[in-house]
Amino acid sequence: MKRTHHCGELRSSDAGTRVVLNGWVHRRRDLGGLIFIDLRDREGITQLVVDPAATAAEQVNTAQLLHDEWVIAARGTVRQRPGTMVNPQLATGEIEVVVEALDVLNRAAPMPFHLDDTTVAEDIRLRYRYLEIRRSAIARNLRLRHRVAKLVRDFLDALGFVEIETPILSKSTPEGARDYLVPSRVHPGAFYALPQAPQQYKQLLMVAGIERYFQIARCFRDEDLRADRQPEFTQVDIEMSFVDQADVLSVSERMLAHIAREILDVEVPTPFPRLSYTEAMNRYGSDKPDVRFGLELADLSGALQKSSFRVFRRVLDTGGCVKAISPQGLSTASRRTLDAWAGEVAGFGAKGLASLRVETDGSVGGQAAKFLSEDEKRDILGITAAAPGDLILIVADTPKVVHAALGHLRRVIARDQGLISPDRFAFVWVVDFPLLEFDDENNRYVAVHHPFTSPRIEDVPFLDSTPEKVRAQAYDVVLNGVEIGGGSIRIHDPGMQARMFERLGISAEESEDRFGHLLTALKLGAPPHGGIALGFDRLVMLLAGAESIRDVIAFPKTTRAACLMTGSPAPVDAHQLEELHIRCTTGVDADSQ
RNA sequence: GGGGGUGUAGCUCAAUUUGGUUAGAGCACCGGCCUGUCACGCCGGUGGUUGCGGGUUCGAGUCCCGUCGCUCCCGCCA
Repeated sequence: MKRTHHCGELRSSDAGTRVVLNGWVHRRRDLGGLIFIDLRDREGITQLVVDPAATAAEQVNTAQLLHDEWVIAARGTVRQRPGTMVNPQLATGEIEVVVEALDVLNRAAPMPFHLDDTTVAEDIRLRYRYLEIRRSAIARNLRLRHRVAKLVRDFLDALGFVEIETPILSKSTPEGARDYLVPSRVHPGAFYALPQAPQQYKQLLMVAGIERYFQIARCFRDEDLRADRQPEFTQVDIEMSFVDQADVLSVSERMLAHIAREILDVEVPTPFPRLSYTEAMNRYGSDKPDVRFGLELADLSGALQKSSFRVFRRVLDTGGCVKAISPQGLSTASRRTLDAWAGEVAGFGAKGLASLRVETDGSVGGQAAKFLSEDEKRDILGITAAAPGDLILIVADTPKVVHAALGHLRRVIARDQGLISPDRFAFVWVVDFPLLEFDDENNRYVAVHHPFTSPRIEDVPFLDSTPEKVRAQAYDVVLNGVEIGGGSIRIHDPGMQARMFERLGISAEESEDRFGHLLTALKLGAPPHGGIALGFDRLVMLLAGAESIRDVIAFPKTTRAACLMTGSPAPVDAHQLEELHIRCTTGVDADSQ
């Protein structure tokens, strides 16, 4: 029985048509004589009626055997339902199919969990991921993901971009995230690395004269997971020749606005707002600010420079800062709420959360008021622009801790107070990132973005004297407080690239060993170039309104980087290890060796 | 590596507060009844290593120690 229609498409205008439907038994209601079957396929649900008056006895017997999720084919005639029996909950609710023949294509054992129950423990759903996809929002997300991928391809194709695949078996580089390694059988003791990004390949494609490249590329990073981080994830990787930063930003934001328009029917104005890294940190305490709401940070350091409050004074005397956010109308927040917020900031290293209340008469009360002079209180009111009824929450610490703590707290309060309208999509560019930062642990400078990022030309003179002041031609695109992409204009001058490696403390020998192919290529006619990589999973997650990128990935891994469905990773035969010249020192294999 | 949440029947939960009879309910499953249901209904039944290991106790799902899974966050993620 070949299917003629999907389960979501029949309407009363189809009454009288003979149809064949295929699908899964969504639900069976056996009334003794009459049997109703909700038949489901990926497009919808249609009610079948097995009526002894219209259906052969043998087929009725078959219908009595059916259980949830059996796979069947049914032939019958579409019939308009009598008025009182129309089901307005169902797109096909005005009709039903009177069954004349029924084939069981496959039986199904009882389901291990209720497929419609969204509260089922995640490990059980992951073990039977195909069942979760069958009925949950995941299938809808995967189809959305497909549409976004197609929009990306069509958009970039129209602009002359060429989609090119780059190797998955790649080479380990010393900078960046921990690599996934693949042992080589034919080169004992040597390893491939899975790419953290196709970074070097795409630069080499620019040297190759491709000019406009893109790839929907799988990337691998062996770091600990989060709701928005998987060990393998997908980037929309883009690189262009003969461009400057403005060109890359323009192509990127036009593509993102196009996607928002097509997927969400939302018109996002371009160009997106630009914020410098410094401004983002100062105003939002984050390099990926959620700009859907205010609650910006106010700097109280100047006003409290001479404060007699020892907590603030000590921080300011040792190079720290004191900043505040002032949520409106929360002056009556309970002690319990304040404690909960103090707990939130404690996770970022803040030792406390001081609070002030602006009373209805404009006076300043609250837990920290007694430590402050009248002048200081007046200055704080001026800087924060807090009004009667507002609350002022203050953190004093190193800038890093203050920004992290208040940056987090403003998001928590905005979410709890409903300050975020769910249908807003606020894109923002963060630009002028520092090129380098000092790594205390290794006692050297490391690249904030990556070692191929070009400094701003006017800052190059400071590369040796004050490296942390050099700004990069690097940019991140942020959507609703989630970093969805980043890129840079690359170094195309071999001398500058060598100087960067030197600045990063990578010796000439090591840079030749690790990046020799790139340095050589830069000497052989490399055009100026730059690009961007968009986090495809995160983008689709936000478009889908999902809370984790697991919800937009067909077969995701757990926070321990395991696949509960297939059981990967798993031990392998001693024979396989031997071929690969590998011996395990710990773990499940070690004992047998 | 660190902190939080969580784990009782195939699934979702109750019993844990204050240790005390045979660990209950709904759904699923099995058997029976039912011709207009759409979460169909009604009657009956099966089903438990309370994640795992150890300890305290006359007695542990409940208290203690360890450990494992899932999850959220910090570190980490050029």
